[in-house]
Amino acid sequence: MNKQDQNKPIPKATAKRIPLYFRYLRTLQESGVIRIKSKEFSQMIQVPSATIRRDFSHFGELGRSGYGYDVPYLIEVFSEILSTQVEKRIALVGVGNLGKALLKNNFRRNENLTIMCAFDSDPEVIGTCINCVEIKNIHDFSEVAKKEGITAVITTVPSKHAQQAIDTIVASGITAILNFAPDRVKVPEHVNIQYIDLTTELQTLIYFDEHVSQVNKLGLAKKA
Amino acid sequence: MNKQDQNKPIPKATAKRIPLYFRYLRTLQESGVIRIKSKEFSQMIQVPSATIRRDFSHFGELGRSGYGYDVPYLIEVFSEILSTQVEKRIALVGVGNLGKALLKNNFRRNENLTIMCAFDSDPEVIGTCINCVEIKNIHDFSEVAKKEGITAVITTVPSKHAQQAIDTIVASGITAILNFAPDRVKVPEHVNIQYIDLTTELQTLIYFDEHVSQVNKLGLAKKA
DNA sequence: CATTGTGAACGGATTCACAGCC
DNA sequence: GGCTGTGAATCCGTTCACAATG
Repeated sequence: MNKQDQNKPIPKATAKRIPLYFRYLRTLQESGVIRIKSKEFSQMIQVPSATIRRDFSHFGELGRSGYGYDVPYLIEVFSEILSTQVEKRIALVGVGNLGKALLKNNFRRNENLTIMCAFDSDPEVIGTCINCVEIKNIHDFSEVAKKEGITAVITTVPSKHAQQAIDTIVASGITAILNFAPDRVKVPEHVNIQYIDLTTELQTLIYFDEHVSQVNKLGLAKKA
Repeated sequence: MNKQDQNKPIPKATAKRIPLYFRYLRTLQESGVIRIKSKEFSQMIQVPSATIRRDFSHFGELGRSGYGYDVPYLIEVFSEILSTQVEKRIALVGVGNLGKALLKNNFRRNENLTIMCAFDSDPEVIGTCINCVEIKNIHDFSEVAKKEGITAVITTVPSKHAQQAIDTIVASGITAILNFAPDRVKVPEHVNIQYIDLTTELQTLIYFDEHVSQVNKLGLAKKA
């Protein structure tokens, strides 16, 4: 039905921008905006207009020449791409400071992502509830995850025990993992694992700030 | 002294891997490993050996043919690149669930990153302490940030107030910002802003899992 | 002899620039 | 006229493969 079903695979870089597109399109709709041009959208989300057009083109001819794009229609398309009709049921493994914070937030707005269940190995926290989610024993992961129909897992387990926790998760058949521990873990080829590491992000940011864009800082007034 | 000071700029992609390299080199050193070959290192950090050699080469001829790399020397070099001798003083703006969690963790080990001060606009939390850090009023940001010698700022302010908070931060002369709110904010050209958005990360991960690597899942047994 | 450092080939993503279309 | 969709050019990073080197 859509292009990505038929033939060409969506470029990775494009795929990464889809959630951004989707969120802003919804914001536009809430503001009553009914049509948008790639140039306008570009300013809003700070992605070059050519990139936006190229990205959109992968999903068919979504726009109209001399007019722009129809916002409700785009939302329909991207909603299907992200399959936002289907609730994505998430499990959280590791209920420390960060895990607790994620549980309390339990996802902004209605992106249809929900943390259904949480796990830890610490008897102190097992059995307690946070934001109406009961913390279960990691040993019961597989059973509970199956019952709850879990799609993806977030892990906030400290590096030392991350591999062990992730082995358990992988053994249960889960193939999508978002890992907040910085150390690389071994997973089978078919498992998708994504790392988020605050320390690394900060160090990289500071490195850029000190080295890469030093030039701009000295010659402050450019065309800004 | 080093190559990056003299002439060629370090590729962005390389720069992003530096913190990863550094962390693993330290792990090696702690285990008493004194030399490492690019192939071995590759297996450990899951980055191709050719990429590692290429990356390293940007900082000079760090290795020896037929031998490998000297771990202590590499650490010395990368330590200087990341200037880890100098303590990086961080400010946190927005002390909600996530902000609190970050304050409680206040950075793993001795990467020489420290959250020195935290800010919010909620009178309920202003004046309270978390992990020995007193929460200050955002109105005093500029003054405090200068006094504390802040290098970079982490913001966990909700989207609605993110722009305003970041304007305050930018006005104080800060040029490195790590923003957990997903909406794009306007900043002057010389300011480096990095976004971390959990929802986007998860959606992208699930999208890949469902679409991009579908093929692998069906033909499970490859050469693994 | 084993491994680095690197030219050269490759491939993916971005950007340009414009033909085609509304 | 104004904007999309897209060939073509370009940029950037990765990978290959091997000459140089201790």
